[in-house]
Amino acid sequence: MTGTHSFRPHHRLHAGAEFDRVYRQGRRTGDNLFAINALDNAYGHARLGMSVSYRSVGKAVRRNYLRRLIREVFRHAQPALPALDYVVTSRPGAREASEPDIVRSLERLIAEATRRCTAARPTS
RNA sequence: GGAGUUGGCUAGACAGUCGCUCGGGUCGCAAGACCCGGGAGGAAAGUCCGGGCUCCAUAGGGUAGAGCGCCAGGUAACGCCUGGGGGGCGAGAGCCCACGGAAAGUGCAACAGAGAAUAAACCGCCGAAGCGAAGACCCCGGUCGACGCUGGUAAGGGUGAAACGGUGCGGUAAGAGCGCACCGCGGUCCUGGUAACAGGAACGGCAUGGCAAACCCCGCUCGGAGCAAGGCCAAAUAGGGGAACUAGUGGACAGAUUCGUCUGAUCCACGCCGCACGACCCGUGUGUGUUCCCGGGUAGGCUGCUUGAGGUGUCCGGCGACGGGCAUCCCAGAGGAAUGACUGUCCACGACAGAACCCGGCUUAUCGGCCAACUCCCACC
Repeated sequence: MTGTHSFRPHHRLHAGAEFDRVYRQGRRTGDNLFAINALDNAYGHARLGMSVSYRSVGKAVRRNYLRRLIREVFRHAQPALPALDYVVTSRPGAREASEPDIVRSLERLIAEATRRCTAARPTS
């Protein structure tokens, strides 16, 4: 069976066009560590995209570390999430932040983004 | 034991749970599941050199430009490495050096200083020579002559990063390679060394100050771009080429021409037709050949992509860098980008830091730990 906490390629965003779609049409949430854009998708499960830039957080080791942390938080939250595309973008605050702060921030932002998207759905 | 030098190794460990990725296997139509194995670095970094590999260019030669620069080796190659020479630093082990040419030419040297490259008299030293001269002496027209001037002088002081060989003796008015000895320097010869170079001999009285990371000269090397290289497959939309079929009228234009015309979906107007304005008519707007084939090519996908100047062990050659033989191993290959997260235990409480086509170097960053060789000091036998 597929592990409920797995994170396979189909749980990620791959193409540039998918990212653009979320940036343009998605709802945006954020604090000084990260920003999350979220948008409905048609896949029946949540997907994750990450944009962790050199400009915002610095060197490669730090960027890899943040990506892994984001992915872990998403992976653990994933079974409870609706079918949305989430794109997490790093902000300069993440450069120096501690691990507990980062995890707390991400959990809060994912919940917030989910709430906003769900609430915004047309009540047809 | 302490202080130090050089070279090398290492870069938290173990267990469990949840995940990611590649390879192999089993099952499955498939999606996938399970099992086994692999999964960042010594710098993966900076992108500073050198190669491989691709594509483009290329007869040969020259110029420009760039780089390199003691000698000999090593290497695919190098600006790297090894050994050697020379110079400098250190008590020593050792460390450091862009270390070719300054009698080819041009140029530069702040401040200080008299003078900075056809040397130069500020203080000083001299008073031999020439001129002047207070004065002294005496045999009364001679001798001496402080001092001054013309001058001589590179010993000494002082300035400077650097002052036109150094030390000593002789010499001299004082001095000076003016002479001599030793040292340095120069070309010549001899000896050793593959060479850089070293040692020696007689000769030369000293010529050639420094800067070439100033221009420059000499010698050697160098085609350009880079995996977003390059190769393959290939939607949708627009556009290109061709064929068949269909279609009215007039004009323009183009081509052909026997100058009568003929041909043409090249363009324009009208018409026809489709669509929109809720339907129909008018009207308005807008669109327009149809089908098939071919080639280029975008998104996207595949490939290049990891077996290599490869690792380990051992033997042989070499002072060494390194080379050769044999055996053995396969040891990351992602792609909006894997190599992670959590829990527990332990300790010396963990630095710098993340592969992106691949190698060889250099440079820079780095908490520590370990090993070996060597040097100096102290203590003991």
